[in-house]
Formats: sequence, C-alpha cells, structure tokens
Amino acid sequence: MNDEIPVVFVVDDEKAVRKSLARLIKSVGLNVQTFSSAREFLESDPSDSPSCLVLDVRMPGLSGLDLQNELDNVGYNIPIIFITGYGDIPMSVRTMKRGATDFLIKPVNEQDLLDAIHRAIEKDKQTRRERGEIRAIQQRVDSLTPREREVFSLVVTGMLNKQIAHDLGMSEKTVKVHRSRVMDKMQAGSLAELVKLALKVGIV
Amino acid sequence: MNDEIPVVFVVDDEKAVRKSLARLIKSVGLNVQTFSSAREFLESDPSDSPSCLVLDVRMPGLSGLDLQNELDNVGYNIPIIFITGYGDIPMSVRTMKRGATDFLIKPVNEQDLLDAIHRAIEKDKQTRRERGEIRAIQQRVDSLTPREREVFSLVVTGMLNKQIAHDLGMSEKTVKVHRSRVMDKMQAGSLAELVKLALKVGIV
DNA sequence: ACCTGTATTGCCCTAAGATCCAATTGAACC
DNA sequence: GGTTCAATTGGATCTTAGGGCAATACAGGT
Repeated sequence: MNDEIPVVFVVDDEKAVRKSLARLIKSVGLNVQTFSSAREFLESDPSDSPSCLVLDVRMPGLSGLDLQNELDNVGYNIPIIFITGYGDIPMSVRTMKRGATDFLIKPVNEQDLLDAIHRAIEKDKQTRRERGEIRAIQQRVDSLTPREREVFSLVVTGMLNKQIAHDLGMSEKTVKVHRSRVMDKMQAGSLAELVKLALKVGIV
Repeated sequence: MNDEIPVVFVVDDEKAVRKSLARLIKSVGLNVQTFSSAREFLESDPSDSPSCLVLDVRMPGLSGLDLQNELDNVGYNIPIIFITGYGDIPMSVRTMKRGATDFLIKPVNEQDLLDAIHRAIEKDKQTRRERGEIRAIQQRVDSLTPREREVFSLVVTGMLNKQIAHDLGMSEKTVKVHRSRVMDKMQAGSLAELVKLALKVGIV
C-alpha cells in the first residue's frame, strides 16, 4: 500500500494550468489526477497511496482555503501545496499555520514545485506509516472485552495485580486471567512492550 | 521558573518602533526587553522565563532571517513573531516553514500582535515544561553507571534477567542488582514507569 | 434447551523479580 | 597505603507473575 506509485492531486479551475501541471508532474514519474473544483475533489474517493494536493487558492465556488478547512474538519489530512497568482502575506501565513506544506506563487517555478511535491509525498508516506501502525494497535485494543480493557489500563500504569484486584473489586486470580488475555490479544511479549503499545494509542 | 512573568523580546532597528511596541506590550502586563540589532540580542543572556521574540525581518547587519537561522543553529528555539514592512510571500513561507509562529505586516494591528504574542508565550511555556521534564529524566540517566545503562536499555525492551545476563556475560544476580539500582536512580516505582521514562528520553 | 462468549474464582505449581546481608576485585583518587 | 566507587557474585527469603485445570454464573442468540 505504501509502495504504490504516489499520486498528486491537482485542483485548479483553469484548464490550461491543470494540463501544464499534469504534464510537469507526469514527467517525473508521478501519477496525477486533476480536478476543476474543490467540490469535485471532495466528492472523489480518498486515495490509498501516498499523495499530496496541489491547490489553487482562488477558485469560483469553494476556494482553496475553504477546501483546506473542509479537509481538516473531516480529518483527511493530506499535505497541501498552495499555488496562487494573487495571494498576500496574511493568506500565506494563515494557510501555513493551518498545516500547509508550501505556498508558491504563479508563475510557479517548476523545480520549486517538484521539490515541494516530493517533500509533501515523503511527509505523507511518513504519516501513513504512523497511522497504519496506530490503527493496527487500536484494532487489537478494540478486540478486548470491557473488563480486559480496564485491567489493561491499570496494568500499564504499573499497578500490581493485587492493587488492580482491589480497585476493580475482583480477586487477584481474575486479574491474572484478564491480564494474560490482554497480553495475548495485544500481541505483547512482555510488559515493556505492552506499555509501549499503550502509549502509542494514548492509553496512559 | 515557569510562573515568572513572561518576557517579550523586541528586536527592531528603528527606535520609534521599539518604543511603540514596548509600550503596547507593557500595557497588557508583560515584560519587555528591546534590542536594536540581532547581534545585540544574540549577545544577551538567554531568558529563564517564558518568552517570545518579536523580530523585524529587514535590518542592517544581521537580518531577522539570519537571526532565526542562528538561533536555530544554537538550539535556542524561542517562538518568533516576524513583523515586516517589505516582506513578500516566499519570505513569509520560508520563515513559517522554519518554525516561526507568526508573520505580521506593518503597520501591525495591535490586537493581532498581542494575540500572536500570547499564543507564542503559551507555546513557549509548553515547550519549557516538556524540556524541563526531559532534562530531569536525562539527568537521572546520566547518573547511571555504564553497566547500569546497559542493563537499563535491555530491561526496557522487555528482556528477562536471564537473557540480559547471557547477553552481557554476567550472572543473573548481577543483573538484578543493576536493575534494582536503575529503578532507584530513575525513581521508577514499576517497570511500566521505567519504560515510560525510557521512551521520553529516547532510550528505545 | 443448547452453545458461546464473558466474567469470575480456587488451588497448585513454576518462574521471575525484589530485598537484605555479605563478600571480592580492580581502578581511580588523595 | 587507604578510601571510594563500580562491578561482580552468592545465599536466603519473600513477593509477584504466569499457566494449567476446573468450576460457576450470566447474557444472548439459535
């Protein structure tokens, strides 16, 4: 999934710009998908391969800024490279503070854009790697029963079985059984590993 | 140390700007220290209290951008708010990518600047908290003897005393002694806590 | 009624970790 | 030469953790 060919999404209302950007991006061996509006992009299917978004700031209908907000709201955080012909400093600063990876001005320097794209793709690969790992761990957590989850969260704070048993009002033996299942389901070979897994999914 | 009154450093070559910014910042109860050049700021003592830097981009001698680089190189990462009368988009983007917290244009809107300053101060407080914690943990690690450190790093991977003893060519008994000292010196009440400490200082 | 998953507990036994006491060796330092 | 510290090991004891086997209980679904 991560070794697929990266895709660059281009959203611009001018057909000539789309064509020229697509040609440039294809020339370095990357896949391209173009959209003539933010709406059109929002209605497309999220990509499974590493990707980034090259986005015109000013467009009829939803602007590039609107799209950035919208993607942020739905939690689809793809690296965004803005390109614009009219932007001002406050606009560029706002988008950068919201997490854009770059902000280029038209006419865009080809090498600058390609560099930005490569950085963005790398960044996306990295976040996909991390997310994938978190998801895998979270799935294991989800497979725990309610009781197992309780024991889990207390175990990783360093509490002894005895204390956990007292806290949850059960016998020490029961704690041991749950604890053992937790280690199994979480695929942890040791308490140390279990703690690391817990930290990665925020069960502190 | 963190509950001291925050300090805002102002670096601008124009005296009038310094005076006006200082007056504004003082008016909301913050301390101010002004500098007429980047050099002057670099030669001052780093602050112990939460602080941020309000920095003019264009100045004779070292520019604001140069100062940002220099501070980055020496690892003094104070939140920086740029202000400028002449800046362009690429410049603002470059500084933001390098970690500036804001980039405002002259004449600066007073409320915008104060908002930016408060955000920057909060950010600095946060990084100071985190750094302080890391430093405290690192000091404990530094108090470990070489052998204890070795045992430490193996313990937090989840290895058993027996395995550690074999790996390091010592008896299991010796491992236990080192391990016990590690728990003591690291002030960890349990293996779970020890693992958390190890992760915070990057001993994975 | 029957089966499954979850939760619970008891007893027993082994392995592992924690603690306390005690001792030896070598290197560094005064 | 004496002191201090790091590293090492042994023994004895106690506490924890983990696993096996067996059993009870309850809820939901077929």
